[in-house]
Amino acid sequence: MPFLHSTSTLVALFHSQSSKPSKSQLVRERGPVPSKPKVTTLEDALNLFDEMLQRRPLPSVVRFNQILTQVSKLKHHSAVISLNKQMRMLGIASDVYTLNIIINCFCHLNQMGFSISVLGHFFKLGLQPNVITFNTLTKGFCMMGNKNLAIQLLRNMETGSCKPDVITYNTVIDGLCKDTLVGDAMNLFSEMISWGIAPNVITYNSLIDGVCRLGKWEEATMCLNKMVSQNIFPYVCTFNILVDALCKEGMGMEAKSAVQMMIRRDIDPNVITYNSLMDGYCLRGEMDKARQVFDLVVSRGWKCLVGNFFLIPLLVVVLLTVFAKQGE
DNA sequence: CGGCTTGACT
Repeated sequence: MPFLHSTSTLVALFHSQSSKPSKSQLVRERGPVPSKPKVTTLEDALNLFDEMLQRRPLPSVVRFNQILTQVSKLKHHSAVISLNKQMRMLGIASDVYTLNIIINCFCHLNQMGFSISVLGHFFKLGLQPNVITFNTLTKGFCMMGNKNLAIQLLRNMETGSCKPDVITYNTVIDGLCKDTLVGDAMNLFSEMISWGIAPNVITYNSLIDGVCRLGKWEEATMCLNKMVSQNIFPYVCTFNILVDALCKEGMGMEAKSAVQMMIRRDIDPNVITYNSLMDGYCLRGEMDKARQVFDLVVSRGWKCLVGNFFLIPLLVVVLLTVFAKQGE
Protein backbone atom coordinates (compact mmCIF):
# COMPACT_ATOMS: atom_id res chain seq x y z
CA MET A 1 0.00 0.00 0.00
CA PRO A 2 2.68 2.56 0.89
CA PHE A 3 4.39 1.64 -2.36
CA LEU A 4 1.33 2.41 -4.39
CA HIS A 5 1.05 5.71 -2.63
CA SER A 6 4.62 6.80 -3.29
CA THR A 7 4.40 5.70 -6.92
CA SER A 8 1.34 7.80 -7.57
CA THR A 9 3.00 10.72 -5.83
CA LEU A 10 5.99 10.32 -8.11
CA VAL A 11 3.76 10.15 -11.15
CA ALA A 12 1.98 13.30 -10.04
CA LEU A 13 5.30 15.07 -9.54
CA PHE A 14 6.50 13.97 -12.97
CA HIS A 15 3.32 15.21 -14.56
CA SER A 16 3.39 18.62 -12.98
CA GLN A 17 7.03 19.09 -13.93
CA SER A 18 6.57 18.09 -17.54
CA SER A 19 3.46 20.21 -18.00
CA LYS A 20 5.01 23.27 -16.39
CA PRO A 21 8.63 23.46 -17.51
CA SER A 22 8.77 27.17 -16.83
CA LYS A 23 8.25 26.59 -13.14
CA SER A 24 11.16 24.16 -12.78
CA GLN A 25 13.29 26.67 -14.63
CA LEU A 26 12.20 29.27 -12.13
CA VAL A 27 13.23 26.98 -9.31
CA ARG A 28 16.66 26.53 -10.87
CA GLU A 29 17.17 30.26 -11.22
CA ARG A 30 15.84 31.55 -7.94
CA GLY A 31 15.99 28.52 -5.69
CA PRO A 32 12.96 26.83 -4.18
CA VAL A 33 9.71 28.73 -4.09
CA PRO A 34 9.30 30.14 -0.56
CA SER A 35 6.99 27.85 1.33
CA LYS A 36 4.83 28.46 4.37
CA PRO A 37 7.06 29.37 7.27
CA LYS A 38 7.25 26.38 9.61
CA VAL A 39 6.96 27.47 13.19
CA THR A 40 6.55 25.13 16.13
CA THR A 41 7.37 27.36 19.06
CA LEU A 42 6.76 30.96 20.05
CA GLU A 43 10.52 31.56 19.93
CA ASP A 44 10.70 30.36 16.29
CA ALA A 45 7.87 32.69 15.41
CA LEU A 46 9.43 35.71 17.11
CA ASN A 47 12.79 35.04 15.43
CA LEU A 48 11.15 34.71 12.04
CA PHE A 49 9.18 37.88 12.65
CA ASP A 50 12.35 39.83 13.54
CA GLU A 51 14.17 38.39 10.54
CA MET A 52 11.33 39.45 8.25
CA LEU A 53 11.54 42.98 9.61
CA GLN A 54 15.18 43.14 8.43
CA ARG A 55 14.32 42.26 4.82
CA ARG A 56 14.12 44.93 2.15
CA PRO A 57 11.68 45.26 0.66
CA LEU A 58 9.52 44.24 3.60
CA PRO A 59 7.55 41.03 3.01
CA SER A 60 3.87 41.43 2.26
CA VAL A 61 1.24 41.52 4.97
CA VAL A 62 0.29 37.96 3.97
CA ARG A 63 3.60 36.64 5.31
CA PHE A 64 3.02 38.47 8.58
CA ASN A 65 -0.51 37.09 8.76
CA GLN A 66 0.88 33.58 8.42
CA ILE A 67 3.05 34.14 11.48
CA LEU A 68 0.20 35.69 13.45
CA THR A 69 -1.92 32.63 12.60
CA GLN A 70 0.75 30.22 13.83
CA VAL A 71 1.30 32.15 17.06
CA SER A 72 -2.45 32.26 17.56
CA LYS A 73 -2.62 28.47 17.04
CA LEU A 74 0.05 28.14 19.74
CA LYS A 75 -2.44 30.03 21.94
CA HIS A 76 -0.09 32.95 22.55
CA HIS A 77 -2.90 35.37 21.90
CA SER A 78 -1.40 38.38 23.64
CA ALA A 79 1.84 37.87 21.68
CA VAL A 80 -0.21 38.15 18.47
CA ILE A 81 -1.61 41.47 19.67
CA SER A 82 1.83 42.89 20.39
CA LEU A 83 3.29 41.63 17.09
CA ASN A 84 0.47 43.40 15.31
CA LYS A 85 1.24 46.55 17.27
CA GLN A 86 4.84 46.34 15.97
CA MET A 87 3.57 45.88 12.43
CA ARG A 88 1.49 49.01 12.74
CA MET A 89 4.40 51.04 14.07
CA LEU A 90 6.57 49.95 11.15
CA GLY A 91 3.93 50.94 8.63
CA ILE A 92 2.82 47.44 7.62
CA ALA A 93 -0.88 47.95 6.98
CA SER A 94 -3.27 45.31 8.28
CA ASP A 95 -5.78 43.74 5.92
CA VAL A 96 -9.09 41.99 6.58
CA TYR A 97 -7.30 38.77 7.49
CA THR A 98 -5.05 40.49 10.03
CA LEU A 99 -7.96 42.19 11.74
CA ASN A 100 -9.96 38.95 11.85
CA ILE A 101 -7.00 37.24 13.53
CA ILE A 102 -6.77 40.10 16.05
CA ILE A 103 -10.50 39.91 16.81
CA ASN A 104 -10.14 36.18 17.40
CA CYS A 105 -7.25 36.76 19.79
CA PHE A 106 -9.13 39.35 21.85
CA CYS A 107 -12.04 36.88 22.02
CA HIS A 108 -9.77 34.19 23.42
CA LEU A 109 -8.35 36.69 25.90
CA ASN A 110 -11.91 37.36 27.05
CA GLN A 111 -11.57 40.99 26.00
CA MET A 112 -14.71 41.39 23.93
CA GLY A 113 -14.60 45.16 24.31
CA PHE A 114 -11.31 45.30 22.41
CA SER A 115 -12.68 42.73 19.94
CA ILE A 116 -15.54 45.02 19.07
CA SER A 117 -13.28 48.06 18.89
CA VAL A 118 -11.34 46.39 16.07
CA LEU A 119 -14.44 47.02 13.94
CA GLY A 120 -13.47 50.69 14.12
CA HIS A 121 -10.07 49.84 12.59
CA PHE A 122 -11.84 48.25 9.61
CA PHE A 123 -13.55 51.50 8.75
CA LYS A 124 -10.46 53.58 9.47
CA LEU A 125 -8.52 51.44 6.97
CA GLY A 126 -11.35 51.43 4.44
CA LEU A 127 -11.89 47.68 4.90
CA GLN A 128 -15.19 45.79 5.01
CA PRO A 129 -15.76 43.26 7.80
CA ASN A 130 -16.86 39.94 6.31
CA VAL A 131 -18.85 36.94 7.50
CA ILE A 132 -15.74 35.53 9.21
CA THR A 133 -15.39 38.75 11.24
CA PHE A 134 -18.91 38.41 12.55
CA ASN A 135 -18.64 34.64 13.05
CA THR A 136 -15.56 35.22 15.19
CA LEU A 137 -17.39 37.83 17.27
CA THR A 138 -20.37 35.46 17.60
CA LYS A 139 -18.07 32.76 18.92
CA GLY A 140 -16.52 35.29 21.32
CA PHE A 141 -19.91 36.20 22.76
CA CYS A 142 -20.71 32.51 23.19
CA MET A 143 -17.37 31.87 24.89
CA MET A 144 -17.95 34.65 27.41
CA GLY A 145 -21.36 33.13 28.10
CA ASN A 146 -23.37 35.95 26.57
CA LYS A 147 -25.71 33.99 24.32
CA ASN A 148 -28.10 36.92 23.99
CA LEU A 149 -25.47 39.09 22.34
CA ALA A 150 -24.56 36.19 20.04
CA ILE A 151 -28.20 35.83 19.01
CA GLN A 152 -28.54 39.59 18.59
CA LEU A 153 -25.54 39.65 16.27
CA LEU A 154 -27.01 36.75 14.30
CA ARG A 155 -30.32 38.62 13.94
CA ASN A 156 -28.50 41.70 12.68
CA MET A 157 -26.69 39.57 10.12
CA GLU A 158 -29.93 37.98 8.92
CA THR A 159 -31.42 41.36 8.14
CA GLY A 160 -28.16 42.99 7.09
CA SER A 161 -25.94 42.74 4.06
CA CYS A 162 -23.45 40.25 5.53
CA LYS A 163 -25.61 37.12 5.64
CA PRO A 164 -24.95 34.41 8.22
CA ASP A 165 -23.66 31.08 6.92
CA VAL A 166 -23.67 27.54 8.29
CA ILE A 167 -20.77 28.38 10.62
CA THR A 168 -22.68 31.31 12.18
CA TYR A 169 -25.65 29.07 12.95
CA ASN A 170 -23.45 26.20 14.14
CA THR A 171 -21.66 28.55 16.53
CA VAL A 172 -24.86 29.81 18.16
CA ILE A 173 -26.53 26.37 18.13
CA ASP A 174 -23.49 24.90 19.86
CA GLY A 175 -23.43 27.71 22.40
CA LEU A 176 -27.11 27.17 23.23
CA CYS A 177 -26.64 23.39 23.50
CA LYS A 178 -23.72 23.85 25.90
CA ASP A 179 -26.06 25.96 28.03
CA THR A 180 -28.63 23.10 27.86
CA LEU A 181 -30.95 25.43 25.93
CA VAL A 182 -31.62 22.67 23.43
CA GLY A 183 -35.13 23.88 22.65
CA ASP A 184 -33.79 27.24 21.49
CA ALA A 185 -31.08 25.44 19.53
CA MET A 186 -33.72 23.32 17.79
CA ASN A 187 -35.68 26.45 16.88
CA LEU A 188 -32.55 27.99 15.40
CA PHE A 189 -31.98 24.75 13.51
CA SER A 190 -35.42 25.04 11.85
CA GLU A 191 -34.77 28.69 11.24
CA MET A 192 -31.50 28.18 9.39
CA ILE A 193 -33.22 25.71 7.06
CA SER A 194 -35.98 28.23 6.37
CA TRP A 195 -33.26 30.75 5.42
CA GLY A 196 -31.90 28.19 2.97
CA ILE A 197 -28.77 27.32 4.97
CA ALA A 198 -28.25 23.55 4.96
CA PRO A 199 -27.10 22.00 8.26
CA ASN A 200 -23.98 19.85 8.15
CA VAL A 201 -22.46 17.12 10.30
CA ILE A 202 -21.18 19.68 12.82
CA THR A 203 -24.70 21.09 13.30
CA TYR A 204 -25.91 17.59 14.13
CA ASN A 205 -22.93 16.88 16.38
CA SER A 206 -23.81 19.94 18.48
CA LEU A 207 -27.50 19.01 18.68
CA ILE A 208 -26.70 15.40 19.59
CA ASP A 209 -24.31 16.65 22.26
CA GLY A 210 -27.07 18.92 23.58
CA VAL A 211 -29.77 16.26 23.82
CA CYS A 212 -27.32 13.72 25.26
CA ARG A 213 -26.34 16.16 28.03
CA LEU A 214 -30.00 16.13 29.04
CA GLY A 215 -30.12 12.34 28.82
CA LYS A 216 -32.69 12.44 26.03
CA TRP A 217 -31.50 9.32 24.26
CA GLU A 218 -34.59 8.93 22.07
CA GLU A 219 -34.04 12.42 20.72
CA ALA A 220 -30.41 11.59 20.06
CA THR A 221 -31.54 8.58 18.06
CA MET A 222 -33.98 10.78 16.17
CA CYS A 223 -31.17 13.19 15.32
CA LEU A 224 -29.02 10.33 14.07
CA ASN A 225 -31.81 8.97 11.88
CA LYS A 226 -32.60 12.43 10.57
CA MET A 227 -29.02 13.20 9.58
CA VAL A 228 -28.58 9.88 7.81
CA SER A 229 -31.86 10.43 5.94
CA GLN A 230 -30.32 13.68 4.67
CA ASN A 231 -27.16 11.90 3.57
CA ILE A 232 -25.16 13.50 6.36
CA PHE A 233 -23.26 10.64 7.96
CA PRO A 234 -22.07 10.37 11.55
CA TYR A 235 -18.33 9.88 11.89
CA VAL A 236 -15.87 9.25 14.69
CA CYS A 237 -16.58 12.56 16.41
CA THR A 238 -20.34 11.99 16.35
CA PHE A 239 -19.91 8.60 17.99
CA ASN A 240 -17.45 10.04 20.51
CA ILE A 241 -20.14 12.47 21.65
CA LEU A 242 -22.55 9.54 22.17
CA VAL A 243 -19.99 7.34 23.88
CA ASP A 244 -18.87 10.13 26.20
CA ALA A 245 -22.42 11.03 27.21
CA LEU A 246 -23.39 7.39 27.77
CA CYS A 247 -20.31 6.81 29.91
CA LYS A 248 -20.95 9.91 32.00
CA GLU A 249 -24.50 8.63 32.64
CA GLY A 250 -23.07 5.31 33.76
CA MET A 251 -24.49 3.48 30.76
CA GLY A 252 -21.38 1.46 30.09
CA MET A 253 -23.22 -1.30 28.23
CA GLU A 254 -24.82 1.15 25.84
CA ALA A 255 -21.51 2.95 25.35
CA LYS A 256 -19.89 -0.33 24.44
CA SER A 257 -22.61 -1.14 21.92
CA ALA A 258 -22.17 2.34 20.43
CA VAL A 259 -18.50 1.52 19.94
CA GLN A 260 -19.45 -1.80 18.34
CA MET A 261 -21.84 0.08 16.08
CA MET A 262 -19.10 2.40 14.88
CA ILE A 263 -16.77 -0.50 14.22
CA ARG A 264 -19.53 -2.19 12.17
CA ARG A 265 -19.80 1.02 10.18
CA ASP A 266 -16.07 0.89 9.49
CA ILE A 267 -15.40 3.92 11.65
CA ASP A 268 -12.26 3.39 13.72
CA PRO A 269 -12.56 4.43 17.36
CA ASN A 270 -9.74 6.80 18.29
CA VAL A 271 -7.99 7.77 21.48
CA ILE A 272 -10.86 10.08 22.47
CA THR A 273 -13.29 7.17 22.25
CA TYR A 274 -11.12 5.00 24.50
CA ASN A 275 -10.48 7.88 26.86
CA SER A 276 -14.21 8.36 27.32
CA LEU A 277 -14.73 4.65 27.97
CA MET A 278 -11.92 4.49 30.52
CA ASP A 279 -12.96 7.73 32.16
CA GLY A 280 -16.53 6.44 32.45
CA TYR A 281 -15.45 3.17 34.05
CA CYS A 282 -13.06 4.99 36.40
CA LEU A 283 -15.81 7.34 37.53
CA ARG A 284 -17.92 4.34 38.56
CA GLY A 285 -14.99 2.52 40.13
CA GLU A 286 -15.13 -0.33 37.61
CA MET A 287 -11.36 -0.57 37.39
CA ASP A 288 -11.29 -4.04 35.83
CA LYS A 289 -13.35 -2.82 32.88
CA ALA A 290 -11.20 0.30 32.52
CA ARG A 291 -8.20 -2.01 32.48
CA GLN A 292 -9.84 -4.12 29.74
CA VAL A 293 -10.17 -1.04 27.57
CA PHE A 294 -6.55 -0.18 28.22
CA ASP A 295 -5.46 -3.69 27.22
CA LEU A 296 -7.49 -3.35 24.04
CA VAL A 297 -5.71 -0.07 23.25
CA VAL A 298 -2.34 -1.76 23.79
CA SER A 299 -3.34 -4.74 21.65
CA ARG A 300 -4.18 -2.33 18.85
CA GLY A 301 -0.53 -1.35 19.01
CA TRP A 302 -1.21 2.24 20.10
CA LYS A 303 -2.31 2.83 16.52
CA CYS A 304 -5.09 5.04 17.76
CA LEU A 305 -2.60 7.39 19.36
CA VAL A 306 -0.85 8.33 16.15
CA GLY A 307 -1.50 11.95 15.33
CA ASN A 308 -2.91 12.56 18.79
CA PHE A 309 0.25 13.16 20.73
CA PHE A 310 -1.21 15.95 22.76
CA LEU A 311 -3.72 13.50 24.17
CA ILE A 312 -1.18 11.10 25.58
CA PRO A 313 -0.70 13.04 28.85
CA LEU A 314 -4.46 12.81 29.41
CA LEU A 315 -4.35 9.07 28.83
CA VAL A 316 -1.48 8.73 31.29
CA VAL A 317 -3.47 10.55 33.95
CA VAL A 318 -6.40 8.18 33.45
CA LEU A 319 -4.10 5.16 33.64
CA LEU A 320 -2.43 6.41 36.81
CA THR A 321 -5.90 6.70 38.31
CA VAL A 322 -6.64 3.12 37.29
CA PHE A 323 -3.46 1.74 38.80
CA ALA A 324 -3.76 3.84 41.94
CA LYS A 325 -7.27 2.52 42.59
CA GLN A 326 -6.19 -1.05 41.84
CA GLY A 327 -3.45 -0.73 44.43
CA GLU A 328 -5.89 0.31 47.15
C1' DC B 1 -1.36 37.11 -9.26
C1' DG B 2 -2.61 35.11 -4.86
C1' DG B 3 -1.68 33.76 -0.54
C1' DC B 4 -3.32 34.68 5.03
C1' DT B 5 -8.84 34.68 8.78
C1' DT B 6 -14.19 31.67 11.67
C1' DG B 7 -17.35 26.30 13.60
C1' DA B 8 -17.94 20.11 16.59
C1' DC B 9 -15.96 15.51 20.44
C1' DT B 10 -11.77 14.00 25.75
